[in-house]
Amino acid sequence: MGRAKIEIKKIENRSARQVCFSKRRMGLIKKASELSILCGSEVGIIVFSQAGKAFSFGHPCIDYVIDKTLKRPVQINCEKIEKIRQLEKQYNELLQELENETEKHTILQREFAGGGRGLQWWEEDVSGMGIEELKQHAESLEAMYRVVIERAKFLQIQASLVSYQLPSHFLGDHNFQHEKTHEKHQLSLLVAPIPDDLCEKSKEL
Amino acid sequence: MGRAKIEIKKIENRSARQVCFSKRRMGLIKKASELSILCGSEVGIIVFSQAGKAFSFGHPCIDYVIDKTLKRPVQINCEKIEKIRQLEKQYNELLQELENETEKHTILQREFAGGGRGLQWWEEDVSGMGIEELKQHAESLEAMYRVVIERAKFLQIQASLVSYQLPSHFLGDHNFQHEKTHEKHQLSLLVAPIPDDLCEKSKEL
DNA sequence: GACTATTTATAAGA
DNA sequence: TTCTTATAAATAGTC
Repeated sequence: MGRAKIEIKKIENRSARQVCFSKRRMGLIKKASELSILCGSEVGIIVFSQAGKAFSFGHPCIDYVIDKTLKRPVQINCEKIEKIRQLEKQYNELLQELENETEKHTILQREFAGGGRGLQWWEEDVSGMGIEELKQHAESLEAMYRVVIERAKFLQIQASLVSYQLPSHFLGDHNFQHEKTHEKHQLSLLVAPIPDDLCEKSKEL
Repeated sequence: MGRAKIEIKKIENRSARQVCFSKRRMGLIKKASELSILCGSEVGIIVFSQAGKAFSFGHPCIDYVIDKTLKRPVQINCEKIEKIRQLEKQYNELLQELENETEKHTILQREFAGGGRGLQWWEEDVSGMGIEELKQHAESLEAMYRVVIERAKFLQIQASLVSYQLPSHFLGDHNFQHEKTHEKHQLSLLVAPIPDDLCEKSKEL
């Protein structure tokens, strides 16, 4: 929302970051305020600036919300399990998607036709492909990529169920997943590092 | 932001409220996530649905943010005093604005001209005014209205400084002020109830 | 859960 | 900082 679209990554310029912080902090609190009024729900927000200054918003007040959160019965297992179920579902959906992609994939047909072990389709040499073929190939690779990521998340969280030790009374916590709906044909994704939200999951759960 | 502009007040229809809650909760958490990434700041959000279900977001995680908040050195007085100073400043600015309005006000001149006690300008009979005059009158009244509200806030908070007893470790808390920039010529404001944000202040401080 | 017409938030620039 | 403005993003109403 602005003159130009920006990437969601840390703003390196110090003063630009400060300006953005002020504006967005205000925007965030406005949104929270609206949510609490429109829906009659209790909301608490705490923001620390990089300088360590704290800002908060609460409805009916931040004290109340934190108190209520702290006193909340711990339901780690139920909620964690629910989360796992969701991820599992997501994983299966992606798997289905991958299968669809692969089915459409001309390389796959080639492999069937060639007989013997041969190369897996993703090992195929791309130098001989036409533009449409490359596009299809990229699409299939990306679908596989997403499946792998999703599987990694799933395994990570499943493992955390067993070894969970942090005093987390605060459940339902979820870092927002960016790029939920990224374009299908975005080739750059194939060489991207592991997404932030995945890294965060590992610290968080 | 939608097909129609909506007033920020509780949605009475139950299911509409539920839908709005889901959408806006998601939006809020997305915003929080972006803020934390763009500005590298620590952010925590907790939302309770009316059904009592808790949702949260945290960067690096909600536990951390709450912990940090709880451990924060209490600076009630400093921050409260700072808040008062801000309100005082705001009050003085509004007072100045009122004076400007009043100065421009033709009724005032009329009073000076008439001599004796007479009516205060705001007690003036409006039945004889032309449209422009009414507009000016309304504007002045509104300016006065805002000054009064601001003054009330100020007094309320000042009083709370003395009698403050809640275990509030969480300072910097401020409920967002709606209508910060409401239109100057909005006559309906003159008969509006005390704004929500003022009501909330009284519970909060 | 999707779809879009609109409103709202905000990135840049002054 | 604070204002302005072009543009991106959120979302209210709707199916």
